Amino acid sequence: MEEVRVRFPPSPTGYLHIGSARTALYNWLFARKHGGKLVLRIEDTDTERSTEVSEKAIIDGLEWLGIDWDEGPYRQSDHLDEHKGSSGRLVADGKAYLCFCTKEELDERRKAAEAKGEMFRYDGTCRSVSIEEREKRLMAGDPFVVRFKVPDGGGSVVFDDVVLGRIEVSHEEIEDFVIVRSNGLPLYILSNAVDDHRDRITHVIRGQDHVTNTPKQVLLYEALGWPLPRFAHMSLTLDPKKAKISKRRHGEVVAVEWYREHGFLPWGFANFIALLGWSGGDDREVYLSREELVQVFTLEGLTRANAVFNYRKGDPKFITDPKAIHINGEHIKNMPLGELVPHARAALEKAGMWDDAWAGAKAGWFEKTVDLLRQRYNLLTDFATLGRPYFSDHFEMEDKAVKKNLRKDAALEQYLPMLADELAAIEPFDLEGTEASVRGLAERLGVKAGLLINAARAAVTGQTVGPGLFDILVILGREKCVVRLRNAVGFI
RNA sequence: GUCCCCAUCGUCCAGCGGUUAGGACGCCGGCCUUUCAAGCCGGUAACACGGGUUCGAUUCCCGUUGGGGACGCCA
Repeated sequence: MEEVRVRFPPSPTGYLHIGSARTALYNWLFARKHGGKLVLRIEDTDTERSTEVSEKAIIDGLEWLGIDWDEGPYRQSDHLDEHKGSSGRLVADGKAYLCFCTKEELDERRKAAEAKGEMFRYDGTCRSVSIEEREKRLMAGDPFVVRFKVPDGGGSVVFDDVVLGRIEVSHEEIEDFVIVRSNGLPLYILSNAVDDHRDRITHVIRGQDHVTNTPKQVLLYEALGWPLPRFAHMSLTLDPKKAKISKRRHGEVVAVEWYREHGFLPWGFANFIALLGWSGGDDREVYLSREELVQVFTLEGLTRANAVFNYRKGDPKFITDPKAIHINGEHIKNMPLGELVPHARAALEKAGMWDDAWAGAKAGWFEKTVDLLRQRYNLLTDFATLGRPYFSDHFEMEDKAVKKNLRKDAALEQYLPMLADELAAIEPFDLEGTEASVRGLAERLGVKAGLLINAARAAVTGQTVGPGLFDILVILGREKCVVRLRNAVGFI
């Protein structure tokens, strides 16, 4: 069987956004699934807009997501001669022709057509330019573009799309499209096809925004005598108002970079992205490892209908699609602890809360703490925000915790120091010991254990939520607990 | 406007002629009572409409409506 070869050809004109990342991911998945190759090709022929900064941003994004490629990055601009050569061949074969119509007059005709509510389509005026006239105008230095000569007659272009099925477009619907600009530079429609052929691409997996130029490229392949790759046009990702997502309209949330900054695990985010327009055919949604997804991935699982990226701007609770947050949480909760620890460390480092001892003498403690906390966290940043009381002595006493749990009973002013004294003395300071101590004190005091438990949680973490109190006490250790319990009196 | 594509809960998906139309997120409620932004349990909520085909349509066909995409000497 022929080797599967796919490609991801970003144009370096921005950052890596969700839609592109999804395209890259599906291509990567497909290549891995079939033991094929993924080619990264930078389509930088739009010199006006291409930038190196953008190229780097895109590559960084791919690397962060763990999408690696087998060949490249190639660069479209390195093959200009080849693109021009193909165009020359087409002209020589009479399958393309020189068009001397100027952009200005075409624009005018286009505008006129639009005014009448019609669509302008090039009428083939220059098809009839004689060889003599052509030479004359060439000698005169008249500017020209190269146009592909779409077959006349009642024929049509047909291709079978892996996700959309058979698509047929009649020749009449396709104008004689430009393949080389008047400045001599080839256009995407040509370059892209030439590059795909040279790179021996077997499957073109791209967004549905490309379906309309597929017939044109099919015509190009046929005219050049090249075998057709398989086409798979994946659905697009829209915003809740059904508009294509873009940085301009939606801001940073559509950039992959944003997710790295906001506590997403690379693969947790990739897992979410994969689900936007694809399903394994069952109800499974969480794929903790790349291998698991690779195994079940098929092009047939791609959805035909566009997917809405459910982001509500300005929602304080959900900074992005709630499902993205949930899936990330599933990964944090269930991934191998050893894989999570470095991510938790990075989050703390970024917040300036990291202590080198946690990678040395206290490595065991750090792991245990991460393991304890991850059960209720969804984002890596939670370790530095919600987790602050566990890693630092400088944390806020939440208003809610003070009011609800510390000021619940004025007597707590006496109880908390009493508890501190108890905990200072018990031996050993473990789960059983601390629990016996707290419950014992409550009993002697004649109060519900919950009163002391919730007050103690508020005292040592400043929060109303968190792990079970005795887990917290043991993780924090005797000294911190005693000190915080005593300090809490000041808040009552 | 023209061409192409699409159409199941608010959102993401399952379904591929006969199902009480399933799961997930979100939302609501309950349990746990050592809290919850944790966990468990439950609830809410969908086949766009109209014609066919068929014993039987969410499923197949046609149309309508709705949505999206493309219509550049951008990629």
